[in-house]
Amino acid sequence: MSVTVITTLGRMARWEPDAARRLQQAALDLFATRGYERTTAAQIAASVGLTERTFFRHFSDKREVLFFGQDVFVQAFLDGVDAAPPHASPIEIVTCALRGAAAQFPDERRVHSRARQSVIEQNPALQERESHKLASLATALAEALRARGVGEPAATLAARSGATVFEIAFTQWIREGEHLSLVDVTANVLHELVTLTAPARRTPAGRRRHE
Amino acid sequence: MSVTVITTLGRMARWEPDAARRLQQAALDLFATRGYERTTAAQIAASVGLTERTFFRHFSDKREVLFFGQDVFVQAFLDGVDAAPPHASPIEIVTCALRGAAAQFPDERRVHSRARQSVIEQNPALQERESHKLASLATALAEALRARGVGEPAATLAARSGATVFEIAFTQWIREGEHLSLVDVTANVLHELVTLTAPARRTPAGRRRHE
DNA sequence: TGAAGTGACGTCAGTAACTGACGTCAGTCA
DNA sequence: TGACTGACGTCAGTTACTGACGTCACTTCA
Repeated sequence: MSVTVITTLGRMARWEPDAARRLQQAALDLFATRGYERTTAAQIAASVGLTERTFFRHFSDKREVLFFGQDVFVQAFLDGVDAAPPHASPIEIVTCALRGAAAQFPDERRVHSRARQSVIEQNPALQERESHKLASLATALAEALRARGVGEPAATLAARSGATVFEIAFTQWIREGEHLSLVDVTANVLHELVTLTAPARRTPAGRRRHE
Repeated sequence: MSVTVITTLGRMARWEPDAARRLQQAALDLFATRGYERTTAAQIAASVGLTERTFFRHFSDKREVLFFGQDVFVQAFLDGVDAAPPHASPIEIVTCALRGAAAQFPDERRVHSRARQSVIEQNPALQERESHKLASLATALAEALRARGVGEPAATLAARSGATVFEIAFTQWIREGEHLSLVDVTANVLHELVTLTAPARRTPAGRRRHE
């Protein structure tokens, strides 16, 4: 079967373009309405006029359709590392990376991010994939730190801490009623981490702060 | 089909006992020799005289067979939290938790842990499961901290940091030639984390320490 | 201009990871 | 003794994938 499409320029194209993005959008919609497990890859594909086989040509996994395009976000992290000043300490480098990554999420993306996260939260298989993506991000970050001369285990430690801070900040940023930008939330959480691990002075850091 | 078994007491039993553990051992062996993807659940089951269906009665997943029994390890973490003194700070509580968990791995377990980890490292699907287990551990830890009055995001931050420290320490403990106990390695990595996030004094902490 | 790619898709057949329904039978307990 | 239970087997079915191969609009280059 072939589908002939008239593009905006009036020229003929054999296939409607942007298949991956269309599949992704359809998947998110279907997952949100019918649930992740109750929607098959074939259904997603059919809903945008494609076949199951084509779905799996674009995504290695059924789950992966929800994580399409994360590379640019990881790259923002890495670019942030490169943007850090030459003699910056590991935390300073991570601070730069976090700023770069957080900037990728302007407030307009909140609604979409919230919808996506809500789907993920409702399915263990998707949570698993997300955990792994976060771990991969930390691994990439650690390598970038090592490339800048940071030793082990400092590099891995700093990288994972950065990923953790981002995750917590993101969760908070998505919350209904949150008004701060992701960049600001991230900075706050990072500061919280520093005070948390700082040797105790007089206040028992982090205890009962929100009660 | 039924298999009659003569136990050590000489009495008849319908099934050979300890099916889950036998399946687990067989799975580890087969994964190590033939590879994870090239061994089916049916093969594992057949190798200990059971059927595929029974395999999936014991393990929700093919992957899960490698993570059987982790609950006692998570519990050791939680017990460590309970064992912490009443007014301990979040990091102090986490320190106790780490000690409790690390104590679960005496040096005799090194060889087995190494073999298991080697299988996991060779397969993305297993790595994914491991990432998720670590994340779940952190979630459980965070809840235990919250139950002790630690607020957010301090609880989540401390919990994830603890999980990260454990992971790094475990990786190092497993390495060929490592002679320290897991308890000691864990303490070292935790100390490294504290110095890493400490505001810089004169030495840029963590840089070029291992070169 | 036309012949030889190329890329994005469809079709078909197959494997393996699960799942539900149901049957079996030694051991247990009333 | 008889009802019940728990751990297993059997069978049939669904869905997530994978490999092989065919199709055809579009591109490239002689």
